[in-house]
Amino acid sequence: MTLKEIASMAGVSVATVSYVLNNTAQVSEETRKRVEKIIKETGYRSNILAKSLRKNESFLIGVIVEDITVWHTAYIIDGINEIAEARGYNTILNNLRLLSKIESQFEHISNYQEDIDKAVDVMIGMQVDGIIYVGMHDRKINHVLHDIKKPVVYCYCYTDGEGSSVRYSNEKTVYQMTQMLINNGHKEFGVINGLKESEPAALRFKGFQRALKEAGIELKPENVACGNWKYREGKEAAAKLLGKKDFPTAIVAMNDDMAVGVYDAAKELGLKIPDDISVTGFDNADIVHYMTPRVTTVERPLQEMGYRSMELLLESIHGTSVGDVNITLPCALIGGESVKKLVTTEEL
Amino acid sequence: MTLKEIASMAGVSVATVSYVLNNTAQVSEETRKRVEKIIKETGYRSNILAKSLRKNESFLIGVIVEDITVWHTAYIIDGINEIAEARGYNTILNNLRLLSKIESQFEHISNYQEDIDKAVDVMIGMQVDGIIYVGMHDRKINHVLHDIKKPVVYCYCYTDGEGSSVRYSNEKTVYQMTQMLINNGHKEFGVINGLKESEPAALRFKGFQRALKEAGIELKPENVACGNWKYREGKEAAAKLLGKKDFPTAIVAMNDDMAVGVYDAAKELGLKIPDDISVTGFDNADIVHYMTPRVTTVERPLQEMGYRSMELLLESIHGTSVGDVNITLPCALIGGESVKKLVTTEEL
DNA sequence: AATATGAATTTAAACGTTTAAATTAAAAAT
DNA sequence: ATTTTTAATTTAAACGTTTAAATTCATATT
Repeated sequence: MTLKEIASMAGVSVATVSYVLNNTAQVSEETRKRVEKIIKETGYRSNILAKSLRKNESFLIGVIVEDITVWHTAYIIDGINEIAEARGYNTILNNLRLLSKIESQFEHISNYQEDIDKAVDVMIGMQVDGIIYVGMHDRKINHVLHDIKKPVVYCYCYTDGEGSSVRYSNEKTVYQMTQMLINNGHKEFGVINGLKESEPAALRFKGFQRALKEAGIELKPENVACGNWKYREGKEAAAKLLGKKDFPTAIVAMNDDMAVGVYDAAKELGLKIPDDISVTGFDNADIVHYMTPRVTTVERPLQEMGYRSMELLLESIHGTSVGDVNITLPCALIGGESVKKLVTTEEL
Repeated sequence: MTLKEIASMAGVSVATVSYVLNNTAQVSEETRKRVEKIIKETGYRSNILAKSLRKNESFLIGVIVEDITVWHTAYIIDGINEIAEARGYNTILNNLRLLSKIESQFEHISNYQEDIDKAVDVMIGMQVDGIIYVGMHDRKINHVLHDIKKPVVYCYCYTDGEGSSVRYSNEKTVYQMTQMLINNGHKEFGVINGLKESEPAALRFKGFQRALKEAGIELKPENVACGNWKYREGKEAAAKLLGKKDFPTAIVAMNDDMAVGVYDAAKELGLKIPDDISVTGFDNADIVHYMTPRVTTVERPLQEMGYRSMELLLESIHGTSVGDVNITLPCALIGGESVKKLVTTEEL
């Protein structure tokens, strides 16, 4: 069913039908009714491809994700899609499958950039109006999408290159979390950081240090550990920290997975949370539901990051934005029962 | 950069360039070289929209998912995308966001069908060559996608309507799991089933019963419980089952979430797994990594389901399939340490 | 009565491809 | 030398829209 057929059925020209469809010119009440009736009856659906070709606007957004099976990715996509749908855009998704590639090739992702280029190629071929790149942020990535003349927004990941970006705050969030612990009277801290090379690990640690410094609290070097974000290393690190005679009163784990490790290490040492040791996490991962007592953690604004990325991109597409914008969204502290109130130093 | 421009740069007609590009007619070695050089130099990319319009084939596949934030969905999408990419197809994704709607509207998903229709509308408008519908299978859904004249494959979910489908085996898998328990000498069973109204719960229970029946084992009605797939109800049910004097030797939980509930209930009663009570789960969810001892569970062939769905759809699109096909894939039993060997009845 | 106005509609070109059919040029067969 | 065959290339229509410009026709203005 095409415009032409509708037109001939209604006894008008294709132009008139198009005008009715898009409400883009004056059409007499009578013909409008007639055409609309036929459109409804036939269940006619406009060919978006033809429309896009003619209008040189595809209403298509390309979304490249580094790995869709990393759980937070789905929430970001969710956010992106919600805005896209509301604004009449469609998304085409390309999953780089980075994680399975890293696993199978032993950290040797040779064709990584090649894959991105290929994805971009296809998307440009599809005439996308813009691209959102959802990366994992354990590495610094520079200029992953180069010389495409379309608007680009980087979401979640870090980039030094041109293009707007949407991230969440690592430094400030851990700063606040640490402040909260300090306000609860904690003075002796242990920390289990994420991967050394990782940017967010560095930032989170920075926030942690800033809070301590401001409060004049000293951090013993032997109370600083580094994990690989995973349960096992978190547990091992915690076992060391808690195995000493005068272990800290609070352990800041830089993600929930390692926080579970702290829980288990504490349990094995016969320590009760939060009475003997306070613990905080980061991510508000699924595992939190199973932890008793519920861990105090951080929720990242994942869906919101999707919203903002898409909105930013649309602004860029419609030319209403002024250059590249870099947004850093705040996280929410999720209170649990894993932190003991030692003294109240809060005023008011 | 268009065909026309390339053509004029190479001093040939657009047709020739098209022939070079698609290798679809004889072109002299000389002109081919010349054209190819210019294509490479200019970085020309064919406009897929125009191509699709002309060829009446979009190389686009519509993927409708009921909720992308349900973790297994990502793995299915992953599988779908992998095949799509390999075969030169693109996917456009529509996320119905069913879960958040159910949560916010109190089980009253009024515009559910409407949303599907809208998604289908857009996809047909985009001239997709076919549609894959990835549903959750807690309900029976009939004819969700009606009178579209395109190939459709239902993935994961149940449907009575036309269209091919790809699922995994619930009945047989639990049957095998139960057999394994029986082979390990278990005779007294408890079971924590999923939601009563749910199709997979019914099927899993059926498999469970079949194994017992074949082995001549009787199931006490008081040892049958129903949860809502969630931790809390699993734990409550387990507490009841294990609180009795002569509780079973094995509890079959119909998913991992509830199995964790069993673990915690057992722990609170001072029962050791697997010494005092054997437990099995289903899903091989993330939580399994944190369970000690590791639970014996089931891995669904999620990615494989994505592969098969896409392959089936492509066969349908290319007319090489014969009518609707319904595929049920087997699951893998993931051995853990949560099952005690009471007696060995296995022969050989 | 002639002209101007304006609303409703149509015409036709354009978007970037593909491809059947036509044309041209060269080589082969008579 | 003419005709036939074959290879290489071009022409032009088609896909389904949008939209500027042109046309038609009724009504209002002079």
